Amino acid sequence: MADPFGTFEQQLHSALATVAPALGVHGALPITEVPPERTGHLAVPCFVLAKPLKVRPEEAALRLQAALETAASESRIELPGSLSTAGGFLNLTLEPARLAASVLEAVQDEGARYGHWPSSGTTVLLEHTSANPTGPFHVGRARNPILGDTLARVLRAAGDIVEVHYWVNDVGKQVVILSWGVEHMARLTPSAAEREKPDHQLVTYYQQANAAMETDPTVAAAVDARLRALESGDRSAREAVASGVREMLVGMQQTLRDLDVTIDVWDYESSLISDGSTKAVVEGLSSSPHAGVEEGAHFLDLAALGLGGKERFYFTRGDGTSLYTTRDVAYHRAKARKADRLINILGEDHKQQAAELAAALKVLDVPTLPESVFYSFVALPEGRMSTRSGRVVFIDDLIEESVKRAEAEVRARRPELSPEEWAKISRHVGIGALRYNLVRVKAAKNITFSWEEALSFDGDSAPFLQYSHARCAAILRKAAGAPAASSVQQFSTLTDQREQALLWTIGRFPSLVRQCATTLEVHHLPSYLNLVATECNRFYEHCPVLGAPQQAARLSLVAATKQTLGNGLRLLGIEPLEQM
RNA sequence: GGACGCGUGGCCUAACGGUAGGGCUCCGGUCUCCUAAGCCGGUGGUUGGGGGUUCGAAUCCCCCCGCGUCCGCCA
Repeated sequence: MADPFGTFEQQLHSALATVAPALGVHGALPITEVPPERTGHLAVPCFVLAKPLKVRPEEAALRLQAALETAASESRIELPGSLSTAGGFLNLTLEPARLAASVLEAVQDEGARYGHWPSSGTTVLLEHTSANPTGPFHVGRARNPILGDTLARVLRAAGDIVEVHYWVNDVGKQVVILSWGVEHMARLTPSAAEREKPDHQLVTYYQQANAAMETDPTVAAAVDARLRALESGDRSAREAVASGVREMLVGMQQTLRDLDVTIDVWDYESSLISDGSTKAVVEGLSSSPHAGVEEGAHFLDLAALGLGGKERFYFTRGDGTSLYTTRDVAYHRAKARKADRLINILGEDHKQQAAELAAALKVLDVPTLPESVFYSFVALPEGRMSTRSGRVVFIDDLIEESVKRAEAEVRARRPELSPEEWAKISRHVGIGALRYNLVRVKAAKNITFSWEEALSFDGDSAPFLQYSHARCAAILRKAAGAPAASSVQQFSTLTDQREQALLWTIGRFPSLVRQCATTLEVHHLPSYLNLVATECNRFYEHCPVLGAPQQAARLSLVAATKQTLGNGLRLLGIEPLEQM
């Protein structure tokens, strides 16, 4: 496992630890990267040193520098570069050849594994998306599958053993309405849907059934009757509902495939009723000292459990039947038995519910509580998306439009390519652009949808990264197997500021991956890769490779850059392209 | 009304408590040379407002304002 950044950081850490006692410093000094200006690679703030030493921060930095340099000259520590001070900071600038060798050897050794950590042994059950099977995915909640799928990839890279689950809501009123609509409306009118996909076909029946229910009491009665039949275990009701859900999921799964989102396991809510686990939850919660009953309905006293806001968490109706929340508790209790860690990707509308769920799980002494990643909705300028009001943008439409625009670009730029190549490139560019745009912003941030932004192909975008990757590929193709650098002496020719900047950035990839996994924040990844691509383009512009005296070393750098961009893009679920 | 989250140049956005970086737009350069979806330069900021903690606050605490979400024996 190679981690150039971590290795250099460790060296500096241990050097500081060796020298600290002589300076009268107790705890370890913090180390921070220095992004702006070219003051160095690693910085040590010396402000905390100033007080005990009774000197100004600048002076403290100078003393620390002197102590380190003395120790280095006496071979008590090893410094991988040179020291300088600026303000109250002590800066370490890595020795260029050392940086180049460390980074390039790491990438050469690990290839497609660069940035991936050894197994942690931790099993993670990651649940995401879990949208109700009542209609096509719309953009409002589109961050869910993208965040979830990206996080799954990142956690795996960080060494976790991840299983991705989707919880299908196949009980309750909504799916009953769907099944009723499919049976009764489909016969009457042809679907108004523009797409052949089953989810688009079926949602029209669902909408018609909803409308019919409002105007026709007999429809509402029929739906209620079926709901009761379903809950009492009636076989034909169950089959009718299951068939509607099945067909709807066929269409929804196609969209996930289009986005390159992978679900490992499909869990069905109905199974939690049939296997008795929901009933067990009711019994378990009822016996809690915090449980109460009112008119037959059971609840937990949330205030007594230390939760503000809502007073009661109901887990049965007055007639004793279970609620969605009850099944949610049963589901998480079951999941907790299957993994060391549970992670859920949830819309911000689930925040309160997640807290109540956790409280209920604690009452049941479930040892593993779910960790939640909340995201804000993608709204339209005129407000929140809603399928019923027709104020929606479907993900399928967004994909189609994005790929279409990408194809227009590719055809214009690369008229010599074949139609097959056009199709392949535009598909990966179009879908990549969408995925990128949905993960580049911190999950908690509100997003207002705009076609212009969603379909941006330049600047901070997937095509920008893919383009840099393709440029690297072009150079390597033309080099046609010319030897790459392998000796430190060759690496030492990479002294240009763009080369050094690129090397340093590439060397931070493994630690960046781990940071994303630790914080469960994937937006750092696009931000980082954008920096790699930017520095790659600067290098490309100012440092000719083919035919240059330092060709071998530069080829190594190009290969390492391509590898890092490619590995990073794959973590984002975006296809790295050899040409575009 | 209460709870949780968000508020960074015209627009979008990043930043373990450590010198506010990017992108889009706009203006000016740049393809006989490895792909110009690029590169180089420029305009534009008292990080919603006010207090506090700290050597140091976009970041932590308090108050206010604006936006989002939730507050069902629905899912």
